[in-house]
Amino acid sequence: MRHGYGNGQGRGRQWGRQLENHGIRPTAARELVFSVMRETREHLSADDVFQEVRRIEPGIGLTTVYRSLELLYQNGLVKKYDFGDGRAVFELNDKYSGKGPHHHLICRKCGKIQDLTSCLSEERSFTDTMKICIESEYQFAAEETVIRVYGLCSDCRKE
Amino acid sequence: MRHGYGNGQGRGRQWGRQLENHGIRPTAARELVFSVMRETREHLSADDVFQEVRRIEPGIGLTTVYRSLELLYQNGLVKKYDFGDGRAVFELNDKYSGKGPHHHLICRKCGKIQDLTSCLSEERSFTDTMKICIESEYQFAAEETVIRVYGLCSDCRKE
DNA sequence: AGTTTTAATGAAAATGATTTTCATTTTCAT
DNA sequence: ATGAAAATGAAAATCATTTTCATTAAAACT
Repeated sequence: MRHGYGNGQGRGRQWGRQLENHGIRPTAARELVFSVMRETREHLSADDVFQEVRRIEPGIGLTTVYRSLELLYQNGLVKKYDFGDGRAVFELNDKYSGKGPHHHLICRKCGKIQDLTSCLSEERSFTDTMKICIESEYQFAAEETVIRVYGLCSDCRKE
Repeated sequence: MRHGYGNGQGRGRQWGRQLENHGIRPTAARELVFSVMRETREHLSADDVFQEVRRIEPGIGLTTVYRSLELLYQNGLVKKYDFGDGRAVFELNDKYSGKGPHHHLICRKCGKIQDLTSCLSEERSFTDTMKICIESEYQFAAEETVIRVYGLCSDCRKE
């Protein structure tokens, strides 16, 4: 007898049982959402994830994708961004993606989002300095610094 | 004979004719929206502005407030932010507010947004360094750097 | 001041992302 | 295998924002 959507142990994609270690009840839908997040380097919207998920398991609903992404977000497995276009986008948290900490370059013309992975040493020392400054000036406990650089990407500045 | 909503030249609040210099057709509604933006130090949502506007001139609609804010934004008079709570907030552009350039501290618990106006020299030199780095590494023409620090505000960390 | 032209406005409807509701199904400990 | 608790899907609800369109106001010309 088969239950649910299968467990990813067959011939196809392996997506089973990554979530148990994170205190999240591992259901087929959640594992699949997490699997999709692990297999992309892009920033995906909830609907992007849904489209990919339904390709693999058509029975899963958009609502569940929303709920799964929110759960992964609350548990620190994915990051959630709003780059100002009216929808959230998600990416795997740095510590699971192998990308390392990074920030973003956003083209104001075409909207493309690039990862900013160079220039990290400057960024690191800046963040540390700021943290101390912010603590003493505002009694604010800084946890995360988000840096976004808006401008023109290499393609758009040519035109 | 009176036209429109009045011109703010009477006994009450003076809000007339600040916009002509900015290439914006100065209508009563726009002047009033701009006036509200100039008189607050807060970050206001479109609805916040609408509530304040209607207190002064009840005839003005929310749609017009949205349109006016967008126009002010497109013309660089106000800034528009999305701090991730599903709505845009606006504040007067630095050069009209007397605040000077600044960034934001956002409390992850209560959602309060504070201006980060100290620690500016570090921030300035960091931004400049990054700009050069980003130019050479990504051929990306950096125009504006947005820095947000998430954490716990002084009130919330007590509890 | 009166007329014309063009742009702005308000109300209501439309949109679109996200959330909620609720009846059904799945998971997990027993 | 069984039952309690949690997760799911479909549809409806929400909520910020945008669009539509008939009306009104502003600016340019008499």
